[in-house]
Formats: sequence, C-alpha cells, structure tokens
Amino acid sequence: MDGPRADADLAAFAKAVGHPVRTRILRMLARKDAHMCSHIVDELPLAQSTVSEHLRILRNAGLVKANEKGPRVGYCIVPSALKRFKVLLNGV
Amino acid sequence: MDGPRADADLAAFAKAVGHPVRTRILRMLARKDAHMCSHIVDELPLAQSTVSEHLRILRNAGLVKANEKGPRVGYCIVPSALKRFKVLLNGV
DNA sequence: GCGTGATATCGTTAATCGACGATAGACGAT
DNA sequence: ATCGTCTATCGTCGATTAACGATATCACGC
Repeated sequence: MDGPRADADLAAFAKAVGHPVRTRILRMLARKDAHMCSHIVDELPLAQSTVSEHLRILRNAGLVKANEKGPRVGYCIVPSALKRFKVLLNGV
Repeated sequence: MDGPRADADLAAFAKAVGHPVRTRILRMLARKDAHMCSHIVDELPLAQSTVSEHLRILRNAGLVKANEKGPRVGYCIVPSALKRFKVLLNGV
C-alpha cells in the first residue's frame, strides 16, 4: 500500500485537500452518494467556475469522480482513494 | 475535537503537509525523537535556507516544534497535533 | 572579546494558486 | 431545431509559494 511513492502520493492528496473550500466539498460529498455541481455552488459563496475548478482539483487527485451522465454530473467520493489517503497519513 | 473550525484546521494541516519535502521531513521526525536541522539538510538535496523554510511551515501549522536549546535546535513532532490531523481526516 | 558552527530571516525570482467573468459544449424539453 | 440549464474551459489578475544566496542572530568554546 505504501511504496516508494508514498511521500509523493501523500503530499498530492494533502495538497488537494489543503484548502478549506475543498475540505467542505469533500464533507458534503461524503454525506451523500452524489451531488450535482449546482447544489455545491448553491451552498458556497463562490462563482460556479470557481467551484468547478475546485472539483477538478479533487478529481485530478483521484479523490472524487463524476458519473458522466450528461450535463447533470453527479459527483461522488472515491472511497478507495480517500482510504489510501488516510492510510498514508496514519502511517506517518 | 472537531468544532466549527474543523474545515479550516483540516485544510491548514493538509496544506502544510501538501509538499513532498515536508512529508519526508515529517517521516524523518516521526522516526526519531529529535533531529537537528543540519541532519535534515544533509539528507535532502536542498539549501539550508529552504529546509529552514519548510520547517517553519510545519512549525506554523503546529505539527512540529523546536526545543529552544540554542543554535543546535532539536526538532520534533507534536504528537497531539498530528493526532488531531488524523482524527479530522478520518472524520471525513 | 572573537571566531565558529547552527538556524533564522531577508530579498529576489519564477512558478503556481485562487478567484472571477466570459464563453463554449452537452443534454433534455419544448 | 432552438431554447434553457448545467458544467467545463479559457484568459486574466493579484496573491501566494518555492527556491536560492546573502546576511543576520544566537550560543558555545577559546
């Protein structure tokens, strides 16, 4: 589970989560199976494009994925990635 | 343990750890009670000032502290902070 | 006091980040 | 086919970060 890329992976996860808006988004996603981007936008005092960018960062980190179902994208957590993040951190 | 500042705190911890050099430093500190800054410098391909800056970031995040013992500063992990980081993350 | 070794801080530079508005693309409904 | 809705991407701007060398500071031994 933790190979030579443990430092790089842990840092990448942490960097992705290292912004209050993204921790909040993560929590929102963790409490439901899926969220539409617009739902998240509604709950945050940010422009839609900004939220989309934060979601892209979380997606690039592998922590979140989108069910590619047309314009109404359902976002959800990738449990295995979140788990690996926790394992890596707990291993420090 | 997780109040209204949970998002901010988690994000701050994650941001501090969100750099491969700092995860590596954290691991080094986790394996010993204390390290001198110069020891860390020796093991990293970075200038002393750069390492000092990374240590400052970890210190500001509360994850690391320095035993103020003159110029030979011994750095060590703050277990309670690291624990809180883990708890916050595991709570997501 | 004077030097020496160990850290910290300063000043600079290039790179990255965070936010926004504007725009483009994709789908469902009319 | 066109419209309206939802999301992604682009371009920009100011702020922050990462890295370095140079310089200051501090504590100890001489």
